[in-house]
Parts: sequence; structure tokens; C-alpha cells
Amino acid sequence: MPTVSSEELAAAAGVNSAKLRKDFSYLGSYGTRGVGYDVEYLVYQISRELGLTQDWPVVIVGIGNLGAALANYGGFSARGFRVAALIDADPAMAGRPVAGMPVQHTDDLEKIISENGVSIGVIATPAGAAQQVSERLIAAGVTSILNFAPTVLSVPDGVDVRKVDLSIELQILAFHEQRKAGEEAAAAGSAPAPSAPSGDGGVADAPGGAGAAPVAAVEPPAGRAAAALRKNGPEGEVPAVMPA
Amino acid sequence: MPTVSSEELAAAAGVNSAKLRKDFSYLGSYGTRGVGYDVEYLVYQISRELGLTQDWPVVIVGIGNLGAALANYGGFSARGFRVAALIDADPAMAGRPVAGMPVQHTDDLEKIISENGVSIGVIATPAGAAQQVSERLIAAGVTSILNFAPTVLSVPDGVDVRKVDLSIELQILAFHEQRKAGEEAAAAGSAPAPSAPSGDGGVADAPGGAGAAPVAAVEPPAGRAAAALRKNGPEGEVPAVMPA
DNA sequence: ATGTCTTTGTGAACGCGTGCACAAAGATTG
DNA sequence: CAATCTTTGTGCACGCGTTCACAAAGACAT
Repeated sequence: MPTVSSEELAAAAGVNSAKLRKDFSYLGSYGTRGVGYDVEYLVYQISRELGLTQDWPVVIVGIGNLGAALANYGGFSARGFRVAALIDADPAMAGRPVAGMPVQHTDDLEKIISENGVSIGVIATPAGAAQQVSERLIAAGVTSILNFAPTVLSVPDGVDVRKVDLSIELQILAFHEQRKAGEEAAAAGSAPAPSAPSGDGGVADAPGGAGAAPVAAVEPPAGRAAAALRKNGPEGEVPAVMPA
Repeated sequence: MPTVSSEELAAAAGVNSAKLRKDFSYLGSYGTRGVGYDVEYLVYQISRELGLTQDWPVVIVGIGNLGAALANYGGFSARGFRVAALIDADPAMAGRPVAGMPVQHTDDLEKIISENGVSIGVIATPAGAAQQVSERLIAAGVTSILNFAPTVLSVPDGVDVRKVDLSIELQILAFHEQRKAGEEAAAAGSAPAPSAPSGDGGVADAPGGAGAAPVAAVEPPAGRAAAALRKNGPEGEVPAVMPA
């Protein structure tokens, strides 16, 4: 297939064809009217604009389970990223091979960054170490950080940080799951609970699962908040930890 | 701190206080005018609406590096998720403990799902196995899937899928990194390259790093696309693989 | 070479989310 | 109890992104 029309591409991606054309137009006029877009040329243009044609050296700091998984992750090299070094604060880790590469100690962080011309760092340390690591990375010349630690990093202007919270995705799924269960229970004839899912008796059964339903996980609050609960809360059930 | 105002909360979160109040209002009128929101009660209400007050059993399928990292990830249990089982297709993995839990074989997938009332599944398998695994999970009663495999899953209506692509985050960072370098080069006096970053000579130096700059990673295209390139492309450089 | 047909590129309208601004509500003080 | 002060809850307007719709451009057939 040498060329594609915006219509075909839009259908495949599940978006509007006009939006797709407008987005492409920001890259320049790479299409041919009456024909469409030359596939190979389009791929090249998008890749170039996205920075995929360059080889980006990255360092991973914190070689625990997640760090090791990231080091082994094949998707990175497929997209033009090269893991230049693995760094960990644990002296016992130093020299141990992970993903065919020896782990280096944090002491050499600055040296590693500058020798490899690294501008992107990945932080997979425990939450407590993340801020300090980010500061050292930035001081050594890193200007983009991918943060897997459950902390908000404060960084100077000009430094990009993206935070990935693996449990947030699960929370979003659980939220919809709860909604499904609530609607199901409402439709089954219980108390309607129009907008907010009931969260208690309504969800007696996991939808499609066996009888074992999710059960309350935490104790109800005591003290003044409990009073507040009784004041106008629907019914006393359970609070939970908001932060990670 | 028993209560918070929308103003304080908004400042801490870096958002507009009006938006925050409007968002809260969708949950109900839980604030007190002249005072603010009761912290503990607010936490409880949000937790409940988000489904955090329930204990959600999840299974992780595919215990490679990533699967093992997820199994060990502390953030899940902190948010009300409980890893009910680890499942892998490799017979050699069966019985081996990961994160203090024996890995079980794919053969028992359906049994595990139904016995634990699991409605959320995590797929951390290679891309090739993901679709098939998702079908078995769904058939067994799972209605929400968190997909780490680099494939688009096709699922029936009523099933939620969220895809996490770890390299996409890096791509976004690299994109901004390239923009920074492009602007820097433009400001330094080279050819302006107003909207699109130049991507070639302009990025001679990693910003802040040492002299070692990112270098071209792939070969230029040949054949008809190469002709197209020469037709109106800025200059021949390099294409790259778009899909993972 | 001329006409027709396909598909792009984009101006204009629509819709939605965000932010402003204020009235209502309740606490607090004298 | 009245007055004042704080903070919520929300109607309204602005701005941005998405979508529609169409003129311009180029391929292709005659």
C-alpha cells in the first residue's frame, strides 16, 4: 500500500478525518490531492517531527524491580531510545549485570551523564530518593525526566517532568467497574442511586464474576469526621488513603 | 488541619479554585460556606466515589520483568488493589515464588478468575499473546483490562481496556527535548526553522550535556519514497519505525 | 488538451470545558 | 441578635479544540 487517504487512516485510528488532515497540515503539506499521503514519506516526516529519527541516550536510576523491567523493556530501543547506563545507590548492586549491562553506582552519576551526553533520565527509585536524584540529574545536565516514583518532583524552569503512576490506571478501571456495578444494581431493582453509585449494598455481586464480591477494606472514621458523616453522609462506611 | 478551603487545595494542586469547587460539587455539597471542606470527610467521599473503599482483587498475567515489577509494586495495595494471583504460560515459572506468591499456570486461568471474583486483569505478556489472553480473561468474567503489551486489544462492548505504553512517555519527552534543542540552535544564529525544529545540523549539542549529541539512528528510505523525499523534503535523513 | 473525479487544506461554526464573578449560606464577633 | 466576614456553589462568558463543508489542486481518463 504505497499511499493512504486521510479517510482510511482516520477510520483505522478511530478519529475524524478532518482532524487528522488538520493535524498533518501542521507538519507541512505532505499530501497529494486526489491521491492521499505517501505512506513511507509520511512515516518519515512524522518520525522526524517526533524525534524518532534521533538516537536518544537515557539513564535509568533505581534498579529495583521496576528499573530492571524498564532496562529489559524492548519497546525503548524500538523507538530510538538507547539505555546508556543503569544507576543504583546500593553498593551491592554495583557491577551486577542487568539486561546485559553492569549496574553503576550513584557516585558516578554526573560522570555518566556528561560522558554519554544524556539529556533524558528515568527515575525508578523509591519515593524518598526521587527528589534528590532529580536534582543531581538536572545539575549534571539532564533536562527531561520520566518519573515513576510516587512523588511530585519540583524542578527549575526549562526541565520537563512526566510522572507515571501505574496505580492510577488501575484506579480508573476500578472507577468504571464500580459504575458498571452500580448501574447494574440500580437496574436490578434496588434503590436507584441516580448519579452517584451506591457503594454499599448495591454492589453485592462482581459483574460476571463469581459470588465473591469486593469487600470493604478500611475502617470507618472516628471522631469529628464520624460526626460529620452521621450529619449528612449517606451511610457510614470507610475512608481510604488518597496519596500513594 | 481539620478543614481546607478550595483556595488552599487549588494552590497545592496547581489548579483553579473555581474548577476545583465545581468538580467537588458533582459529588454533592460537601463543603461548609465560610469554613471550607472537612478534610477527613472529603477524603472519604472522594475515595468512595473513586472506588477506593473497596478491595479490588486483580490478576497479573505474564510474569516477565514487567509482570514481576508490577507484582512487587507497593502502590497497588496502598490504593485498595490486591494481587489475587500471578499467571504465566511458562511451565518453568509455575510454582516459583514472585513477590511472595507462587506463580500459577495459564491452564488454571478461568478457575482463578472465578474463585477470586476477579473483574480486573493486568496483561504484561509479550505482544503476541495479549489478544488471546484478553479473550480468556473476558470469557472468564473479567470486565476491565490494563494492557501493558504493545498491541491494541479488540474486546466486546462493556469491557474497558486501558493501554499503558511506557515508551510513549519517553517519546513525549524526546519531542520536547528536540524542540528545546531546535529553538536553542535557531536562537544561536543558524537557519531559523520557524515552526518545525530542524532535526539536523541544528542539534549539534545536547543542551547542557557534553559534546556527545544524539546521532542519526536509521538509514534513509530508498525507492519511490526516496524520490518523494528529494521532491520536496527538506533533506534526506532517516525514517524510523512508527509501531512498537 | 480538456473535463471529470478524488482528496487535500482550511475558513467558519459549533460545542465543551475553564475561569470569572457574585449571590447565598453559614460562621464568628460584639 | 445584628452585623460582618469568609467561603461555597453556580450562572455566564470567554477561548480553544473539534467538526463541517467547500474551494483549490492534482491525477487520470478520454
